[in-house]
Amino acid sequence: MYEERGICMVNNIDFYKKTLEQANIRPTFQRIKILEYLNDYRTHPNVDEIYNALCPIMPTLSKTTVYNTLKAFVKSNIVNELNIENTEARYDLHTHPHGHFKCKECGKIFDFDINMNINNDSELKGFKIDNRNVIFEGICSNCLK
Amino acid sequence: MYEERGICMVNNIDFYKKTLEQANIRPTFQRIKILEYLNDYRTHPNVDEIYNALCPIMPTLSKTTVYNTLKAFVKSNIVNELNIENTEARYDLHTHPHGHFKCKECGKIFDFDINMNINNDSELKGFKIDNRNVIFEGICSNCLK
DNA sequence: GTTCCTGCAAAAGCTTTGCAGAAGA
DNA sequence: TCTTCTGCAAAGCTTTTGCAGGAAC
Repeated sequence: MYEERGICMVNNIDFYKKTLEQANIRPTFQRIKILEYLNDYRTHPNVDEIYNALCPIMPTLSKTTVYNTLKAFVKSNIVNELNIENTEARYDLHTHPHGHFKCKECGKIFDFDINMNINNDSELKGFKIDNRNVIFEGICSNCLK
Repeated sequence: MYEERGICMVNNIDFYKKTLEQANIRPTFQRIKILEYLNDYRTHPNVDEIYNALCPIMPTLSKTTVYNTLKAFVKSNIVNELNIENTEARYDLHTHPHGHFKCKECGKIFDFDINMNINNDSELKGFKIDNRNVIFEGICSNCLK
C-alpha cells in the first residue's frame, strides 16, 4: 500500500518534471509542488489558496515565488489565468476549453462546456487567438430555490 | 446650428435622466455626465480615463464618486464590468452581447460578434444567466504583420 | 427632517519590484 | 563562474471604507 502510493507519487513527479522541462521551465521543488496542486485541485484557486495549502509542507515558501511561478506557467500556456473578479486572479490548469459560471449568490464557480465557433469572416479574421475565456454570471440553480 | 446642437444635447440629457430614473438611480449631474461619457466613448474606459476626462468640466469630481456611480450602474445592468486584465476594471455600456478580443502585443481591445448558444441540457440547466463575458486573447492581424 | 449623495483622506488588498543570498548548470 | 531561482521587505496600484458636509425630496 505504502509502496504503491510511493510509486504513484514518483510517477506523477516525473510527469510534472517532464511537463516543466518541455516548457523550458526549470523543475524546482516549488514549481513542481505548485503544478501538482493545480493538477490535484481543479477549483480555480487564487494565489492565497495555493500559498496556504503549500505552506505546511514547505514553510519557507514565499508568495513572491507563487506569483513568479504562476506567471511563468501562464506565459508557457501550462495554466490559464482567470479574471473572474477584478480583485484577484484565479488559475486553471490548461485543458480543453470550457466556460466558467460565477454565482453572484454563493460565489461558487461552475465549469461548463461551450461551443465557441467563430465565423472565419468575423471581425477576428486573421487574428491569432491564444486564449478563450468565457465567464458567465448569474445565480445557480441551487441558490434560485 | 448652435441651436440644433443645443436641442440635441438637451434631448440626450433627458434620455440619460430617463434611463437613470427607470433604473431607480437619482439623476445627479455627476451620474448623467458619467453615463454620457460611456455613451459617447465606447472604448471600454477604466476608472482613471473616465475621471480624467470629466475633471475639466467638473473639477471637484472625486474618484470615489466615479467608483460609486459605476458600481450602481453595474448593479442596475446599465453597464457591464469587464475584467480583461486583473489590474483594473473596464466599463462597457450594456448593449447587445458581444465578445472582446485583447491583443497581447498592442493592448488594443476589439469587439466581435459571437453566437453563444448554450444547450438547454448543459451544466447550466436551471441557472439564471445575467451576464455573458467572452474575452479572447492573442495577437491581432495588425501586430502579426 | 430625513435620506441619499459627494468627495476627501485613510485603509485595505492584490501584485510587482529591488535586492541579497542560495541553488543549479 | 555565471546564470537562474527564492524569499523577504518595500513599494505601487486599484478599490473600498469611514466620515462629514451638502443636496434633494
